[in-house]
Order: sequence, then structure tokens, then C-alpha cells
Amino acid sequence: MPTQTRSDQRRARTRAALIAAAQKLLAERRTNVPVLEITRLADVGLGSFYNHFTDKDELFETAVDEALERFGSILDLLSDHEDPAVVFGQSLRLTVRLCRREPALTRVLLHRGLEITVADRGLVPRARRDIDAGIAAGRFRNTDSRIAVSIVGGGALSLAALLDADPSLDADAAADDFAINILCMLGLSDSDAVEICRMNLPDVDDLLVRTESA
Amino acid sequence: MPTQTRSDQRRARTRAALIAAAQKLLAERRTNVPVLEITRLADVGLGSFYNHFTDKDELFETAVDEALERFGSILDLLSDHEDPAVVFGQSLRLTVRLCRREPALTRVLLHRGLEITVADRGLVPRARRDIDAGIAAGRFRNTDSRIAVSIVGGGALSLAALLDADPSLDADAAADDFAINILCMLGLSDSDAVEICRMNLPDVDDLLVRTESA
DNA sequence: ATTATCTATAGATCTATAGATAATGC
DNA sequence: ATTATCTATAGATCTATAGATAATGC
Repeated sequence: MPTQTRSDQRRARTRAALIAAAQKLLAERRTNVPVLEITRLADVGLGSFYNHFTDKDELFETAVDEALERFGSILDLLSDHEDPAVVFGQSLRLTVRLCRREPALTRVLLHRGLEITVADRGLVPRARRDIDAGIAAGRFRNTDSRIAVSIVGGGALSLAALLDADPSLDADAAADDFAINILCMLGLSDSDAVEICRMNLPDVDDLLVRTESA
Repeated sequence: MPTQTRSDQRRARTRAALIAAAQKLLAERRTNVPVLEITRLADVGLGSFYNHFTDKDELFETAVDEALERFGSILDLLSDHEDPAVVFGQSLRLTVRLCRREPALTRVLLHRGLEITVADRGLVPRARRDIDAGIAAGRFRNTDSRIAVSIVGGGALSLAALLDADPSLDADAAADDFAINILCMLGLSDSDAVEICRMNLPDVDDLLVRTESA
């Protein structure tokens, strides 16, 4: 554990304030703002910006990466289950529920958009691992997991955009329906998929609290 | 038919040049450029820009809309078939193939990203119509078509991003695999889906030529 | 003494318009 | 005569740094 001097802490605070401001702006799709506006929102001096980042692009990229990590670390808390279809179903249902619970974080991800589903960080590698496990166990159809994961990722993002655009939609029902669709796609019968998506799910708020400290 | 004066033609040419320049920039993800750079790329005077658009946002939005229309009009050429599953399968296979054939156009759509799948124009209403027809005919599972269309749209975009990022991928195979996945999701058996996706497809180049005049 | 932050600002860059020029209409 | 385009530029806006100030380290 590297000793955190008071200087380091101060530095980290400033950096975090800048990133939080960037995430706020990303959620509003306003990335084309002067640096001064960012530092005002972060409540730090203009010069501090250049202490931490070389330009706006670098800041915004960092802000998206951190949001992705947050999402991923929440899903990592999901307890295991012997049936890979159950594991994946839980992940899907939880991910979509998280989008409703964390709209600001979700909008940050939506801004980066589809590049996320191509990336080799965040949620995609987790999904690919789960799908491959299901195929290996004979629980899923034998299919190209790169393409399957692409559909799942794009579908999840697209559904997140839909939930964001229409607050009147029932997010829990949409999440379960999404999971049913994906499980059917992977070869489960309609009834099997429905059954899995009726199982108990860990409390979303509880998971959020448990990852906040990180 | 409104008589096109020579003035109108000149005006339309300038406008089209600006939109083409904007699409070029969108494909390179460089929307944050000075107006002067856009007009240079379009080979028109700076002032002409303000003759047609009030600001850059308006131009870029128009540029994306036109690209979407182009895609949609190509799909409209697909001939009908009595089985809704065949119709939809053909659309899916063709859409993904188009992405490989028209990478610049595809990148324009990727820039707009997921907002497309929420929009009520372009490909989404066509997909929703096809899915609803399939459900009504008892060929697809009875499911919420809003969510299904969201998955299809997001999945297609995500796959387009994947094909764009990795030119070595076999687009035809990916397109067919994508369609199989979606048809399975909609309740078809694995073997039915595979069979549909082995059927003959209209020639992509031919369809492109037939819509170029529009 | 060192390191981080803040304030002030020079210079670069960009927007948007006014007025000139060129093309078309009749 | 009218309409579209083009050129030149005033004024606004933004970036990025230099130097001052404040906090921390030892």
C-alpha cells in the first residue's frame, strides 16, 4: 500500500472533481464546452485542468472509462450458480435494472456508445466468458460468441437508451423480457427462459452500496 | 413536379456538397472542426455555409438523416415473401452486408449511434412492422416488439461496429449468423433459422445501383 | 523547499456578418 | 432585377501558459 501523502490526496480530489464534472457534462451530451466551464463545474481553478489532463478529449475518455469500471465491479458481486444460463440471465436482468437506477452513469456509457461493445474492457469480456461457459456446458446453442456478445451488448445499450428516453417504461419488466429474448437466442426454450427470469435477484441498491467505497 | 430553376439547382449542389463533406467528417469522427474546414472540404465559400445551415449541429444532423434514408430506401427494394420470418431474415442479412459494402455510410450511422434505435424513422419502424407481422402470423414468439426491435437494432449497430473495427471478419458469414441468432430469439428452431439464412439473397451491388439515382 | 493550485492574460482560433462579386431570371 | 455565392474581417471566444499564491513535507 503506497503511502498517500496529504499532497497526493489533494491531487486526487482535484482529479476526481474534474472527472465528476466531465461525467455530468457527458450525461447532458455537452462535451463541446470550454475548459473554463469544466473547471467551474468542478470548482477548481482553470490551471488545475492542465495539471491533470493535456486536453478535453483525454479527460472525457478517462471519465467514460471510470464509469465502465463502476458498472463492471457491480456485476462482479453477483454470486455464482452452477447453471451458466442462470448466471448469465441474472447478469442481464441486473444490468438493465442498473440502468434505471443509475441514469447519469448510464448516459455516460451511452455517449461512448457502440465502441463499448467492441472494447475488450468492462462488460463485454464478462459477457463473452459467460456465453462461452454456457456453450461449453452444452446449455447454449453452439454459436460464434463474438457475434452473440455483440448482439447482447448492443441490445443492452439500445434498451438502456429506450429506458432513458421513456421514463414511463417498466424497467424491471423490460429487463426480464430482455433476458428472456437473449436466452431464447442462445437456444433455451421459451419456458426455460421465462422460469430463469422469474428467479430472485439480489437487491440492486444493496449492490450499489457495497461498491460505493471502491 | 416543381420546376427546378438553374438557381435551385445551384443551391442544391452547394447544399449537397456541404452534406457530403459533413458525412466525410462524421465517418472520421471529426465533428469538432471549424466551419471553414467544412466549406473548404465542400469546395464552397465560407459564407455559403450560413446560407444553408444556422450552425454545425444542424448540418451534421441533416447529414445523418440523409444517410439513414439511403439505407432505408435500399431495404425497401426487397421483394416480399409470404413467410414473415423469411422477409425479416432477408432484411437482417442484407443490412449487415450493406455495412461492409458501404463503410463510410455505416460510420455515419455509428456516429449517431444508439439514438437511431430509439428514433421513429429509418430502419426501426421497418423492423418493428416485420416483427409484428411475424407475431400476428404466429411465426414468432409472442413478445414485446418494442424490446425485440431494440435488441435487433442495437445488435445490428454493434455488429456493424465490430465489422468496421476488424476488416478481416467475414461479413457474409457474420450477417447470416446474426440473422440466425435473431430468428432463434424470435422463437424459430435452430434448424428453421439456419435454413432461412441459406436462401438466396438479392445482389447487394444491384440494389445499390438501383437506389443511387434517388 | 517543494508541490499543487489559482489568477490573469497573450495570442490563437473561430463565428457570423457585411458588402462585393458572380450567376440566373425575365 | 434578383438570388446565390464568395471574400475579408470585426469581434467574440477559447487555449494554454507564466507567474503568484497557498498548502504540504521535512
